[in-house]
Amino acid sequence: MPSSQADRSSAASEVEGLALFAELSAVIIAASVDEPMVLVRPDVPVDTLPAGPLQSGHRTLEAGLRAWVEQQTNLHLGYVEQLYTFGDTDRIDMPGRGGRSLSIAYLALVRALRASARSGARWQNVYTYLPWEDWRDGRPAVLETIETYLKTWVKDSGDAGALREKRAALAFGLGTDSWSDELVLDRYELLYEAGFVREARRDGETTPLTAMTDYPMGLDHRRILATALGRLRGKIKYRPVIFELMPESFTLLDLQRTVEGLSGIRLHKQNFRRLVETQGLVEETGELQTETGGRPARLVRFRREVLLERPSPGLRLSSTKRPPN
Amino acid sequence: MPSSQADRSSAASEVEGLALFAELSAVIIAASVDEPMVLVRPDVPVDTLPAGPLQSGHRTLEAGLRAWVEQQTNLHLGYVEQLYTFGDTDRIDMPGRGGRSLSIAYLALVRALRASARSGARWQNVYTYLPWEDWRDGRPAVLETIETYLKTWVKDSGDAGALREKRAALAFGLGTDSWSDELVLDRYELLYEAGFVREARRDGETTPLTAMTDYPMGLDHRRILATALGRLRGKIKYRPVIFELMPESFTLLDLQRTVEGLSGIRLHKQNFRRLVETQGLVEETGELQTETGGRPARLVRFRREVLLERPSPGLRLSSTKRPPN
DNA sequence: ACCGCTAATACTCAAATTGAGTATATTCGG
DNA sequence: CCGAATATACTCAATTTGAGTATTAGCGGT
Repeated sequence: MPSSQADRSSAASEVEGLALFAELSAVIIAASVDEPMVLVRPDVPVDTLPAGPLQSGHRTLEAGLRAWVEQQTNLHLGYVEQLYTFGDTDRIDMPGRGGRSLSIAYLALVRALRASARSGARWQNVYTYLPWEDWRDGRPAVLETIETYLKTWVKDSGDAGALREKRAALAFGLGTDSWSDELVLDRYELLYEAGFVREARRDGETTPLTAMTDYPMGLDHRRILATALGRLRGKIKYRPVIFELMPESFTLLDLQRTVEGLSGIRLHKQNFRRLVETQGLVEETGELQTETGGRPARLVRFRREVLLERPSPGLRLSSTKRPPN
Repeated sequence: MPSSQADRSSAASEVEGLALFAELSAVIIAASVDEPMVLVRPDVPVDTLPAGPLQSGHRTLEAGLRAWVEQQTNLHLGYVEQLYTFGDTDRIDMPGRGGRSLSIAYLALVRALRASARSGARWQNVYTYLPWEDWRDGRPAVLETIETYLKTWVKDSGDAGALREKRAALAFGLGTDSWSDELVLDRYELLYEAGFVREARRDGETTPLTAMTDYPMGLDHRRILATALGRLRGKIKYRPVIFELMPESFTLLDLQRTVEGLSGIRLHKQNFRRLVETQGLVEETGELQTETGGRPARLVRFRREVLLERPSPGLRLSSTKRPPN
């Protein structure tokens, strides 16, 4: 389609000299029964996500990502989905490097925690980096600090104050007793804007979080992680992606704990099972898991057929206030 | 964070010579009351989406996109969201051009249909390019052809046949009488794989669609459009994005028709209003619209405050079988 | 002034889904 | 054989849906 390229080519030539650099980065999530884990490469002074530059040999972006991850961590990825492409000059570009960087981020889900020694990648609890997101044992303590901090931020902002206040109230459920598990990115963005997270500071200035054993991440990586967690929390509600994290067979409680870990909230046990069963998401293996401490649990497996039956068989979560499970 | 860059830099240098070219492209949607429209540039022999290369002057990707669109179409964008980054070598790269192309696609929603003459962009009905997606007047006729075509494709595929059959059945609701409005991309991908759409053919080979006044789009643009439509159809169900397309004041039926246009299905009128009202999405302006043909309709406006009240006030659509609205 | 057309708006009702429990069944370790 | 601990089953009221029917208000004629 040559003629359609006419004006584009000329426009392109204006920037033909622009050195463009595209990085493929991966948020790789796995789940021990109780904690969601992310694979990181411990660099000094910060942790970074597995990543590598797009190369001409990569037929597709996803293939390129898989290749890098396999090379860096010796891990073969199953489920992969594109997350977002980051490209703000002030947050992505490395100082000293000419040209322009793009970061194409992917979310990957894997079953086991076979972290590989090659390059020393290791699994870290997701909530290490986003400690305010875990409400399974009640309101996280950091939120006290955050709330105080945000209040100052709202006060110090004159006219914009009213809007900031509402945004903060909505994202963090201030005032109300409600918490939206999916607003991960909104919360991160607020904390970034407010200068609460370390990467929002140009200088080495400390922030309240620094004092609280903050685990910083390189470049935009905490933002990418927040994007991934928010997306995943949303997706488990209408697609059976959670099973990408489960072993071949598991108990319904294992499943519930995994979902709770990712969502950061507790669920109503009886209703959770009802949901899983009526949706036909699992089938019995016939075996029992006896190390439960009580009555043995049936082992089940994911019914892959549902993928070809209904279009959106997810797990609409019904949360519970008290945890009397 | 210099040390964290160590191995990355070396990897990068392997491809420092790779000429990377990033294009920002926009699916700009507007809505006349009855039809969803997309802004295209009529190139010969195909239509293309507004697009331009990422330049060093662009502080953010979104800013770059806005700049290109303003320059090419004289249109100022309001709501903009990133859609997807395409980069498969065989679908994106332009023959004859060395190096590698990325296409970072955005979805934009605008209120009016002020197409601009600059560069001759014009509004086209979205269903011109995806005619099988519009079920408002019953099952679209093209689906007969598609069904026949897909059956042959399934037959000609040996072992993979069973899977293909199920995929097709799920995406197009074959066998059942159900239709999932959000599976736009799945359907497009199937038609692409099956060689039904023109752009799937390397040579000038015709396809059944060619014969049926197909309006082809350049490069990957029909795929991008499908991505956009699917995303939008999903999003109106849990975010009040539809109001980005509505004028300042409108009637509830206007709103319903607009939603129907985008979703491609008919809705139950009474329940639609109930939903809009109980969600508190609109407020009365006090005025009436008298050119209705019957009882005058109240004019309402979007209650922007909801954005700061509830986290996901969308329009869960309840479809209807017959259109006795 | 009133009729009938048309569409807006109001109200109804059964079915399905949800939220929150209580009740019963099975193991295990003494 | 008891009690602790869990799994699994069943219940029930409150909402939320899906699908209608009923009523209201202008308009264009006569």
